Amino acid sequence: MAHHQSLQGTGLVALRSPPDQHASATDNAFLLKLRLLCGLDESDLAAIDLLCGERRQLRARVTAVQQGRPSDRVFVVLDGWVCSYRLLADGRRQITRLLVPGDVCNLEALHLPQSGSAIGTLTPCTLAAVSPQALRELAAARRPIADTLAWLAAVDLAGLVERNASLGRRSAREHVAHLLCELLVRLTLVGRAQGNGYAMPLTQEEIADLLGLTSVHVNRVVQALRRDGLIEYGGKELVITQWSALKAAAGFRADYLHLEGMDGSGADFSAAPWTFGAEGSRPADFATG
Amino acid sequence: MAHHQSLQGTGLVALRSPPDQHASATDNAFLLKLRLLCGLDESDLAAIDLLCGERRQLRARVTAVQQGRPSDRVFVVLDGWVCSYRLLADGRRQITRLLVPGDVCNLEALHLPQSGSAIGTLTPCTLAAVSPQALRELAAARRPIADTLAWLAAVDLAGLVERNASLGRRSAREHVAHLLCELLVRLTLVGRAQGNGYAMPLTQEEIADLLGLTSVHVNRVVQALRRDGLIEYGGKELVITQWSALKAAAGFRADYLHLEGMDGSGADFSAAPWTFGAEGSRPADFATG
DNA sequence: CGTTGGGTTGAGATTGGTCAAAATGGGTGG
DNA sequence: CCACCCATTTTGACCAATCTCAACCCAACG
Repeated sequence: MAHHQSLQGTGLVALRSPPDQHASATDNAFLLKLRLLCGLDESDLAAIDLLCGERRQLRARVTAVQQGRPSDRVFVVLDGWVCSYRLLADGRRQITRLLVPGDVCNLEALHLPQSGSAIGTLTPCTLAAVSPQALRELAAARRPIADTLAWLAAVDLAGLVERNASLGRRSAREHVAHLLCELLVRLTLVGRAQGNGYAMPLTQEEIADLLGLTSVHVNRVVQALRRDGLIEYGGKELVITQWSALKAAAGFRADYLHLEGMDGSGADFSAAPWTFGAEGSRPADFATG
Repeated sequence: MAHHQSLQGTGLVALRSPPDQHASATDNAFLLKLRLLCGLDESDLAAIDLLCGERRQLRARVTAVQQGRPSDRVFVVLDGWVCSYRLLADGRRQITRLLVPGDVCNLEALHLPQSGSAIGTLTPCTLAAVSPQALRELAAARRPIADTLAWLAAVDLAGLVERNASLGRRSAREHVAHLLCELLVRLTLVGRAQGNGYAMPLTQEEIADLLGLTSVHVNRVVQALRRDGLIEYGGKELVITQWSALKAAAGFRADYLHLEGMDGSGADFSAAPWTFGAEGSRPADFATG
């Protein structure tokens, strides 16, 4: 695993772009996601867009927020991949969330004086740095926005719960497959996937730190998935060649991602690959024995 | 691990107790915790107390909420131990949170139509069943309460993050030790510990499902901790005989529990065992290489 | 008492980790 | 275009942590 010697955030460039382009979905993956999943009206979206004016352009592999630091900004990923992670005293690293465009990195900064985890970039990326103060005030003023933030937090939590289950109870193969499934769904939502494939910029070491494994073992598992014809993966490009088989290998169900949205209306995924196949194979979760 | 065949909640008894005793700290561990950690005034506490009127008395090992069910109640633990867990299709179980008196089981029910995890009792216990609707309205009416709920959710999330790190990157021994440390701190907060010991009602199988291990392995690890003189543990009673050694074995730091409270004032733990010892041994988290 | 749910123990199998080297592959400076 | 460099991936041999299966024990309880 990465015995991480936190790179300093020397690659930081702050700039302020005039938020003239009001709430355009294409330029801000976060707004895109909110539009798809939350029932916010245009004025709410515009108000949020306004708060996203402060942008930070970061190089790959720099830390944006250090573990234990007072968190004075809420970061939203507009482009690139980011992660939040926890470091143990001896350098062992656990990546706790993988954040792709449209995701909020540290919503908890809104209510906690300091973050227990660090935030680091995985690729070059641009983040919106939102003032917690301003966001709290906006939420206090507009109920739909408060609800949206609470919903985002709840979905974040659901993801954490799912990863807990994976870390505790899924085999390495299941876990890797699960990650790949999840990413396809999430990236598709924000238009970062093409069909059954997507750009996969993570190194195997990063995957290992995310899944609680070793990069060597990740490598072997990936090769097995390749050999079994479930995926094609090389040169930072991933294609899921057998979606339903991969899904089965992972025990993947998209429920915990809450794509149905806040109001249950949700985005239209009628043509999405993960809606295909034997969804009737409901897990025997609720067996009454 | 427990290949769990969800027990049906046949042991359910609903009763309504008149909330005449206004906001008394001793009768409601939840209020006690709020009083210690959040800056709520008496009227806010009383309002919350009012919502906790609906009580449920449950036997040990029954499921209070089933996985995937619409969550129409927020449950607060007033007495006994509870857990939320996720079941995989083949019955593997991961306990995702351990809930002791004062804890909220499923705050996310406030904002998510259905819970991805189940809730089950570990001991006989009494829960308050709060109407999400009513709680949302109360929060909308009183800002301090909204802040408190958001804070509780954030702390819950921080705990999940810490468990993620443990599941992914701590050894079985570290993880077990970490659990025992955490429990001492949390139980002390709500007056359920005596000195360095507490009643520990979990079976080793439950501990295993919580830590992502096997009951057999938990057994061996516990024995090793016993042999090394770090703990005394038998007959459902646990005493931590060497707090600082156990803490060291776990790599435990109480930060993520956020005992300093919402406003940073916090409960008074000046005499608490976990504040002793070389806290100067700050982990080299932020090494700059 | 007999049953039952935990706790303990042992032997052996597996998964995943460690260490170290070799292969690959995309940059970069010349 | 080439030589080289670095990060990353891949491989192999071996090891360690943890799991599996199967007893066995024991205290609680009906």
